[in-house]
Amino acid sequence: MTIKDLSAQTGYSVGTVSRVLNNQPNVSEKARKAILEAAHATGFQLNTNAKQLKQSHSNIILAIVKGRSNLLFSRLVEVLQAKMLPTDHPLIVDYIDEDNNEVRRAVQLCAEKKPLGVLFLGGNRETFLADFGKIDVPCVLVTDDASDTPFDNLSSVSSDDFLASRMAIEALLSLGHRHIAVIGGDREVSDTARLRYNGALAALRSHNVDFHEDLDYEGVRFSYVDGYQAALNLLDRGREFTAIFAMADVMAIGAIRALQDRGLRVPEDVSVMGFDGLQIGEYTLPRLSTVAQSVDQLVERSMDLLLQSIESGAQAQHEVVGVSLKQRESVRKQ
Amino acid sequence: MTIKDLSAQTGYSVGTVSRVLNNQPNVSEKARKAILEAAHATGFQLNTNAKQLKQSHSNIILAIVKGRSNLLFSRLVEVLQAKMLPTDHPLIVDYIDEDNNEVRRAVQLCAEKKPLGVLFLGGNRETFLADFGKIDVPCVLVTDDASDTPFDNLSSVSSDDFLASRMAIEALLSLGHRHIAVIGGDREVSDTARLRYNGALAALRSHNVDFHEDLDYEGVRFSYVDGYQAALNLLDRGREFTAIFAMADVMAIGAIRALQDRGLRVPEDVSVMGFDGLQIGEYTLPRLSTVAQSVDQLVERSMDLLLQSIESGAQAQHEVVGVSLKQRESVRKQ
DNA sequence: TTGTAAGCGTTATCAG
DNA sequence: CTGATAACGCTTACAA
Repeated sequence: MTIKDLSAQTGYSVGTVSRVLNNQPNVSEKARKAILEAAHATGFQLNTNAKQLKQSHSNIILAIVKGRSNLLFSRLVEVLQAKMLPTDHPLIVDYIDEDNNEVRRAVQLCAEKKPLGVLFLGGNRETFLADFGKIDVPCVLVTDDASDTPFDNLSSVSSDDFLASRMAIEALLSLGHRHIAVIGGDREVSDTARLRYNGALAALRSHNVDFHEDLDYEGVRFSYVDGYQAALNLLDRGREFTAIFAMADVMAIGAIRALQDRGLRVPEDVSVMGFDGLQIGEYTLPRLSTVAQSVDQLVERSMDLLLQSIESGAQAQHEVVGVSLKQRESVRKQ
Repeated sequence: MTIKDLSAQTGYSVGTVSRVLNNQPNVSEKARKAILEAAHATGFQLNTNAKQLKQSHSNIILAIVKGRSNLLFSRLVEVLQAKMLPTDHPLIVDYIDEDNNEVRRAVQLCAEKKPLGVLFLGGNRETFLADFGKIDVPCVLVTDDASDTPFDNLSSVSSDDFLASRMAIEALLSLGHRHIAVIGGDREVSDTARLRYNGALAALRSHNVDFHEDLDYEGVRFSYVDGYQAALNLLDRGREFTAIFAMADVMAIGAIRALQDRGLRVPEDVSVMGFDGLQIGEYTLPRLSTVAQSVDQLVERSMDLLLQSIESGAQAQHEVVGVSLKQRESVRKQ
C-alpha cells in the first residue's frame, strides 16, 4: 500500500494525496475528504523511510536517552512526552546504552531525521568536545552542564550537582553527623559522579571533617545491588560512620537494605541520604531522604531553551535548576 | 556525506562501496580496504532511511514494547538485548504507550523495516484479533498467551497467569489466611488482570473462602501510588483481612507502605504477596514475597520459537513457562 | 486546485 | 570483481 495505490483508488494524483496526508493547504475539501476516507478505510500510513529520506527538514524533536534503566530518565521522558503533545512537534525518543556515544548517534540521526533540535538526556563532556561540531541544529543537554563547552548551538539544563551534593552533606553535618561515608560512581567516567563527589568533599572539608577517599568512598555503578555491596564493603572496612550519602536513590535503597541486613537500623543507627528524588523513595521503609532533582523544571526549561533557539534563533544558554532537600525518614539527628 | 561521495573519493563505483559497507562477497581486498578506510576516516554511516526503503528484507528482529515504565519489560529488554548480541540480527526496540495499538504499530514497522520477525512485549487479545492478519512474518507474543488465536504465524510465551495467581493465593491460604484482599487491574482491559483475577478467585472458591468482588477487590493501575491508594481503600472499607495479594510488585510495595502508614506491620499484622519478581522487591523492608516470572526463560523461549520459525519455518507454538514462588519476608503464617 | 516529474541515498540486477 | 542504472515511496517545485 503506497500513496500511488491511494492515488489510483481515489482518482487523484499522488501530489494531491501527499498534500492531504500532510495537512497542506491548496486542496479542495472534496479531494481531502475522499482521500482521507480512503486512507482511513485501508489504515494507510505514510512510509517513514521514504518520507524522511526525501524531506529536507521535519519538525521532529529528537531525544537521545543514555541508559534504558535509568529511572530518572524514564520519568523525564514521561514528562517530556506529555509536554510535547500539545506542540506540533513529533517527539522521537531514541535509547542508547550507557556506554555508547550519544553525540555520534545524534549525528547519524540528524542526517536521517533532520530534526529541528535535539535533547540529550545524559551526556559526557568529552564526547561532546570530540564530535559535537558535526551537529548544527539547536541542542540541549539535560541533567549535565555544558557551559564550559565552546559550541553556540548547545545549551544545557542541569541540576547543580556540586551544590546539591554539598547540601546533602551539610544537612547531614547539621544534624550532628561527623563520620560520613559516601557511595558514588566512577569519577573518571562520569561528570556527574565527579561533581557530586567534589561537592561532598568540599562540604566535608569546610567543616574539617575527616574523610579518606580510600576508606570512606565507594565508587560503583548506580544500581540497587551495587549500593548494597558498597555498604557492605564500608561496613567490613570497620570504619565508624553514622551516615551514608549515596549519589543516587537506587544505591541508597540498596545500602539501606545492607545496613538492615547487618542488624543496623536506619535511621536510628545510621542515616542514609539519597540523590534524585525517585518515586520509589516514597514507598520504602524508611522513606528515603534525598536531594530531589526537579523533573518538571528540568523538562520545562529544556524545552523552553530548545524551542526558543529553534523559533527565534536564541543563543545557547546554560541553566541550573534548583534541587530540593526532601527530609523524609531515612535521616535523623545523630 | 553519501556513498556517492565515498565512491568519488575512492574511485570505486557506488555499487562496490555498497557491497563493502554491507560485508558482501565479490569485492577485492584492495577495494575493501580502501573503502573501509575512507569510511572510517570520515565516520561515514549508511542512511538507514534509504537503506530500509530500498531493501526488500533485512535481518532485523523487531521488539515492540507496550509501556515505557513497566519494570518487568525493561528487564526483559535488557536480557533480550544481551541474548541477541551474539546473533547477527540487529534488534530494534520500539516503545509505545500502554494504550496504543501494538499490532497496528507492528504493521507499520513491518512495512518499513521488513524485519524477519517481531516480538511483542505485552499485548491484547482483541487487538491481535482485529489486525494481526496483516502481518505475515513470524511473531511471538511475550508475557501473554495467544493460544486461542487463529494465526499460524503467532506464537506466544507466557507465564501461566491463572495458575501463578492461584499459587499465590494457595500459599496464603496454606499459611492460614482466610481473609484475603486482592489488588489488581482492570479486567475489562487487561487479559493479564483477568487471568490473574480468575486464578485468585478459583483458589479462594475451592477453599470456600469468602470473597466479595465489590468489597475485597481493587481494580487499579499497576503503579506504586495506585497500590498505595488501593490498600487505603481496602482499609477504609472496614473489611477484616489478614493478607493482600497484589497482581504486581509495584502495587504490592505501594500497599505495604499504606499499611505501614496506618500502623499495621507487614507481615506481622498483614501479609502481602506480590507478582512479577522485580529486583526492587529484594531491597524493600520487608523483602517482598512474590510469584516471580522467569525473565530468562521468557526471553530464551521466545527467541527460540521466533528463530525456529524464521530459520526453519516451524509452526506457531504456545508455551507457558513456570513461575516460582519467592517466599521472602512480607508473608507469614497467620 | 491539481498533475507531473525529479530526486532523496541506498540496494540489487544486470552486463561487462 | 566492478560499474551502470532502475527502483524503493515519498515530497516538492513547477506547470497546467
